[in-house]
Amino acid sequence: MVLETPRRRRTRPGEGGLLREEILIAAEGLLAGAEDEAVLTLRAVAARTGVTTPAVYRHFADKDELVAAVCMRVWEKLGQDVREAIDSTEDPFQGLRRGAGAFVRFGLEHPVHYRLLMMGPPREGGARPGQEAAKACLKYLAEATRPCIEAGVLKGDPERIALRALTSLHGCVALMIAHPYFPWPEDRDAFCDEVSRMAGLGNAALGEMDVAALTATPTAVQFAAAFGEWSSALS
Amino acid sequence: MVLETPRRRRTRPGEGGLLREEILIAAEGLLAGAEDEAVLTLRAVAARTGVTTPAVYRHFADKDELVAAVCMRVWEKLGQDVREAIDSTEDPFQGLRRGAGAFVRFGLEHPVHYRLLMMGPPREGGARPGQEAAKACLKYLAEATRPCIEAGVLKGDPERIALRALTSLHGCVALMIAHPYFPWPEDRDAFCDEVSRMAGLGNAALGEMDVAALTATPTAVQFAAAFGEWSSALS
DNA sequence: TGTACATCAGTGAACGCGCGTTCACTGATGTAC
DNA sequence: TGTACATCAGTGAACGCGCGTTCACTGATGTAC
Repeated sequence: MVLETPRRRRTRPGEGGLLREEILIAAEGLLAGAEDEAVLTLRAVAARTGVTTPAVYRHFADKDELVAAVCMRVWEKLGQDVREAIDSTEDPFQGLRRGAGAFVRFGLEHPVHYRLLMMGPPREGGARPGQEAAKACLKYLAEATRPCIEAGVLKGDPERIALRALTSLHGCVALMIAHPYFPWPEDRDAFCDEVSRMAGLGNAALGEMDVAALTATPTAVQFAAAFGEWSSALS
Repeated sequence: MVLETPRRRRTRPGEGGLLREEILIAAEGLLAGAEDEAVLTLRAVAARTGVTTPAVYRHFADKDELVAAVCMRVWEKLGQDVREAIDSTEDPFQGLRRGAGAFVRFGLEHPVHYRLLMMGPPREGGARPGQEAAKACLKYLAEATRPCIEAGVLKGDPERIALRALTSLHGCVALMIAHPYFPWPEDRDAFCDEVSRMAGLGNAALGEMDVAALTATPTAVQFAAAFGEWSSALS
């Protein structure tokens, strides 16, 4: 007869980070299979790791620290996806569009991770876990707008342009996640892409872009000409 | 010596809805003063109403039913704000812009109410509380796009246009609420308005609007001309 | 090479907490006589 | 008009639950002799 729950082989000095890693992987796996980030409890994480609950405290000061570490990892993956998508093409406009697509895709494919990152209640302390990683993700998008600005299609502060776009993408993901039974179009992916394009075109229009500059870049010819103010008379 | 906590005067027959109303008001007040919708517990609501916890069960079957009732009320207020803003002008474009502004303002002024409505975890049962009221709110926006379509500035399905716009507005509110320490611009209101205009202009651009139609309506002259496809070559 | 020992990662049991929910009750109210 | 009674909105005490967290412990490991 074998021991039902054999005592875990003690981690050796130098392997200190091993269980920590296992715990984080368990936490992510837990989120992946859930519908609500409330499943992320110390007990559940410990059980999934194959360890007793207090063992987690050997590697994380408290629950907040564990959640923060999970967020960091997820943010980094999200940022990486976005960056790779942007870098997958030479064309700056296609790059932006692909980056936007990667962002939305990540959110829709990992809804509970996305909830944890983006939709939780504001933290008392101030900064949210992974705030820096979030800013890095925004920065990727901002950098990607730069060549579009140089081409004369977008105008203004890159970070502000990126933030306006990110805002739309987030809205698309967040609303779909939180309200799955809303009257969404059948073709969700096409709809998400429309939102990306809407943000891009709208951003261009906001900047009163130089139409003449359109012919200067290859795909920009296909890019919309958009300029002017929407009801600027409104006080 | 007076009784410290005098027994509540019993509600008379016919006044059955009185305490129910008081409970809902207490719940809303609770949310208004909080930072996290987690404050909405039966105990807290009962205490704020000046009643013991089990008394709530006389008026709501369980907590879910109470939360659903609260959501309904909040949705109706939000919808009313949006509708009034839209109806406050004859100009269809200004109407859309004002409606969008009202939506964002409601969210930023009632962040915890907004969280409860829009950002909670998906309900197991399927439909979220107040789903119908939410759809009504979307319908107001869709109706408001109709004259803009007739003017030839927007093109396509009104509901789809409205949904794309709502998506952006929601993203703006949701991201600001959940990430208050993000690098937001100083002029938040101006930024939100930019997002609204971005959505409007982008929607117009998506529809490959008829530029000639612009002169047909008064403020549409100021409305951006926007058309074409953004990198349609991308597979 | 063999033995005694110190280390400390992980264990097992327990804590206090706030939560939603229940249940027998109480006593002010409206009604029947 | 006065009295007995039935109703049922609200009370008070308690329940079981899962949570984060604590603490004394245990026993496999690496090390010193």
